Amino acid sequence: MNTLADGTAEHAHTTAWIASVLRSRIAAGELTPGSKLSEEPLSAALGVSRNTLRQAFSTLAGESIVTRIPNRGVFVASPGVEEVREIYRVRRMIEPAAVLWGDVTPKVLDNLEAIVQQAQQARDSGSVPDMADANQSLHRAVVALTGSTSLQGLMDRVLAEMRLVFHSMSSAPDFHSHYVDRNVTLVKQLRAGKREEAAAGLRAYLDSAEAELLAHLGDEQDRQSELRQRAV
Amino acid sequence: MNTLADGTAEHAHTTAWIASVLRSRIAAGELTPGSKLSEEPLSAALGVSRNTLRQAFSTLAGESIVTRIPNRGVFVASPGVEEVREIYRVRRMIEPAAVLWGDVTPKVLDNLEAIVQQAQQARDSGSVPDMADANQSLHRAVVALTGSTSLQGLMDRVLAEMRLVFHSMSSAPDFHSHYVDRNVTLVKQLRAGKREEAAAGLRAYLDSAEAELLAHLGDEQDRQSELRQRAV
DNA sequence: AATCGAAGATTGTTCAACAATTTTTCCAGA
DNA sequence: TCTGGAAAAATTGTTGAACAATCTTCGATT
Repeated sequence: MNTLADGTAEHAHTTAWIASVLRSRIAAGELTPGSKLSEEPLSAALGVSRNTLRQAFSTLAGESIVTRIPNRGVFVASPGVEEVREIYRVRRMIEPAAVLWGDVTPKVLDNLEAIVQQAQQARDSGSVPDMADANQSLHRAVVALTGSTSLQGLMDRVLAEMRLVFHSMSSAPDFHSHYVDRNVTLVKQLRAGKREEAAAGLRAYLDSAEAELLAHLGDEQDRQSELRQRAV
Repeated sequence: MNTLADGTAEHAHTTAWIASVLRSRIAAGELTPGSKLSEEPLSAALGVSRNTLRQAFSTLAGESIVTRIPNRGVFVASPGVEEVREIYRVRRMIEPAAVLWGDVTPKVLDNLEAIVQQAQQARDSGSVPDMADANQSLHRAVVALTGSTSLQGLMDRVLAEMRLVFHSMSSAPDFHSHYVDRNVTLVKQLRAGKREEAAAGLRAYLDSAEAELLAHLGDEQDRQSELRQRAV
């Protein structure tokens, strides 16, 4: 995927294209949370004008992938405790709602089962990234039950922010392996038509996932402040 | 509200300022759905450069207040049948979810009761706009139960789009009066802690509101195509 | 009257410049 | 040596002009 130094590919909505380039670089962890995106160097590196880069920034800021501080520049968003809480506030509403009131068709159920199978395979082969991907796919698919593009978009934003959270953690322990089984039961419950149970279980899942993530984030911050201390 | 021909008020985040000006003009119905926002005249009228107006457009497009057609310009969004369906898909998920799982405090209940009282007053005095406002306030407050700024933001966008729908209708009959009582019972159920009932009732309310709105929208389109026919 | 093609207008993008603000540098004074 | 703070440098916010690409309009031709 050669993204820079191309120069060509003119006039195909440059601004959206630049936005997508930055988006994937951030998602890939190439641009780490908190790092500054200076206009002049970046525009030069990407081969676009400062002006269009700026417009791409607006797009990404709207997706809260990037935070803009007036007169100080834009930075890759680095979600903290409050952001994680907000993420789970959203998920704890829309995911169970999708389970309770979404349009559960046999086709969708097959899809969900395929995803949990992928997750199981990933766990068996010990690939944490694949497991994370499968997990995100599952929850994305759950929200898709709503049939709403807006809710899907909100969920996508939230999941992108989740990836940022993981990127900002130096040590990324295995959050996902012990949730695979829960996902399996979730799909089983859906298949059985037990929506209330599924929704309740999903809420419990989200609660514990949030708690675990927040705990680890606290440790992380402690470690960082420790380092800071040591640096003095 | 003198918005243009001011010239001063320099350097206070012009782009955001312009975006908010356009946003309120559209919300007020000054700029009607479907009307084109040409860059050169508008930038001249607002006293800003075409470039910053353009950036403001990006913001508003992100809020789907405005739709951007490549190489053809930006237009005030004019939501149709599909958009209304999407609006209610969203509302039918997040409002009942907020009722079921939101944080219902006595303070919030008082607030909700104050709002339904306003709605009743508006109905008694026959003020349809006030009733519409109170109705929107109520549903906004319901979503606030989630405590999530993202969901609140999504709801705000949705309600803004609702206003556009109403603005795009030549005849705006009284949608709201026969929903006031339903809102009253909703708050009563919340006060009584009967969340499941409240959520179910709310979903029924949203279903019928959507149906009614879609029916009227269909009539509207029929009328318009009739006019178009007559013009030929 | 319908079709095709050439002006004309509008949007998308870039460049260069300047004002406003932040950050850095550096020096005087304690 | 350390601190305070003013000057200098760097960066962001905004503007205006310019040009390519695309859409629109209008007229010429058949």
